[in-house]
Amino acid sequence: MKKMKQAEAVEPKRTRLSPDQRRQDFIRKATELFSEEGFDGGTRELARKLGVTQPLLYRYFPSKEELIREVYRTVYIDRWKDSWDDLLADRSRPIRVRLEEFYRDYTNTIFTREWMRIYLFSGLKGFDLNRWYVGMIQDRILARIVEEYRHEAGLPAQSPPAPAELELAWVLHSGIFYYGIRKYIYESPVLEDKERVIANALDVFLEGISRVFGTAVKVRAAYGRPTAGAVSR
Amino acid sequence: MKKMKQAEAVEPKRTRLSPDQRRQDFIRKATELFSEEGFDGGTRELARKLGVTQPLLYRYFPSKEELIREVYRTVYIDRWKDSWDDLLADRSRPIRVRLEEFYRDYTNTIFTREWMRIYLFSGLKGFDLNRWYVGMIQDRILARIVEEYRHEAGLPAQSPPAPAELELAWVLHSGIFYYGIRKYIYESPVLEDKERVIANALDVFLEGISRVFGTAVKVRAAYGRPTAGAVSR
DNA sequence: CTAGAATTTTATCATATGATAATTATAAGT
DNA sequence: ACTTATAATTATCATATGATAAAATTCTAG
Repeated sequence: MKKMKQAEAVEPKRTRLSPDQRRQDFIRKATELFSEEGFDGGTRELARKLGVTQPLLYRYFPSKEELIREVYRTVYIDRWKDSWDDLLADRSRPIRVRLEEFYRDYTNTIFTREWMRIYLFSGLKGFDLNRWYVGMIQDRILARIVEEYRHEAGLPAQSPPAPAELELAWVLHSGIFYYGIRKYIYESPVLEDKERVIANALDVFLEGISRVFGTAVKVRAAYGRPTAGAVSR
Repeated sequence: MKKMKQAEAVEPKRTRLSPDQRRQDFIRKATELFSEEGFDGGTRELARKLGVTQPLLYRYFPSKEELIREVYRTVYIDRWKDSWDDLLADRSRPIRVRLEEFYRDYTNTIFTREWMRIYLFSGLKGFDLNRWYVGMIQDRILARIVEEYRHEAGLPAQSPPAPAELELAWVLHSGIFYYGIRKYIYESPVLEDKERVIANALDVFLEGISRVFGTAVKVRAAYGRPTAGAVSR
């Protein structure tokens, strides 16, 4: 008796999916895997998570490297909202309100274990992606914040903003960002009321720069070049 | 003729070192290697850097895991300065001066590619070390900053500081810390004048909280527990 | 219902990894 | 100079990895 003819739902051994579907499944599960294990997560474990065999991966991606690239794309680029531009530039509302709404939405978007971990993993790998992302933040978020602040405070427009001003905006942004790292990477206890943390940070920042801007903040040095061999290894 | 008897300094094939010396060499080179490659850096490459063979490692460390622990110890614990306690608590000097000096020294200590990268690698590995370190920062640096600020501002002493106050100090601290990440991890261009960046951040922070402290900052929620399974995997 | 294209599997390779046992060479003590 | 303890080596194992080729199964068009 080789086979017990139990009245089981005869699930086919192979689940055959459309190339598009399968490809997306790979990317989705790879995102899960890589966010936990890093990019050294094995292709076999990935296949196991999908319920398929390992060589199948190579029908959809020429190499693991390519799969990683795709994971990047979906995690970063696809989650970036162009609407943030307009939100921050909407001068019909006070900047305080705009900033609060932006950071609420922004942190809701990126404060996940997946996003945070993959971001750091990729940063450590030295891929260009992080430099690109940092550039995006600086050009499309921080520069705009500085600009909008200057406008609301009645200061002369200055474009592009002075490096020292951008660095100040970085302090605010990083302060909020690192809250996510403490919570989702280190899993340290944090004050759970995120909105409150953001609100306080904004209060201090806006109150603070109103005293410092245009006076203490001088352009003391130009932006430097990348510190070492800039491109990935 | 098997050997050319050139008048070479006959360097012995094996360099025999004292156990202590060799052990320290392993740790030092491992720090270099792991900071670049992550903890998946191979034991063979490590041996190559030392000019010895790979199995030798296992005379000094029972496992690679143990070696990693030692690397942690030297990088973090050994670089922590107890003098920071006194520096921050020295009420004969204004807090602005103390903070500037502290952050100058602190960033000089940790703003290196090695320190920063190993810190993030270990954070992603989920080791307790980062939670421990974050606790150190909070208890011995940030709590003290809040305390000292309250004292200088003539506010009533409050011990321990309210969570929301600590979170505000975290924003400042993280803002400065992330400058290092941008520079040494992402290798993005930054405003090279670090002292200026710190000075501006402190100005904004101190000006800002003078408006916000004791009024807007209320204790709205208690510190939460770690978000997920807290211990390393 | 059958043929054929396409998806998925099985089998396998080459290489790299952490770790152990047995052997060899070095430096110190007498 | 000879012995001896031990630092360092060679040889090797078991396992895991990314990747490829060929065989097998599934779905669909006609």
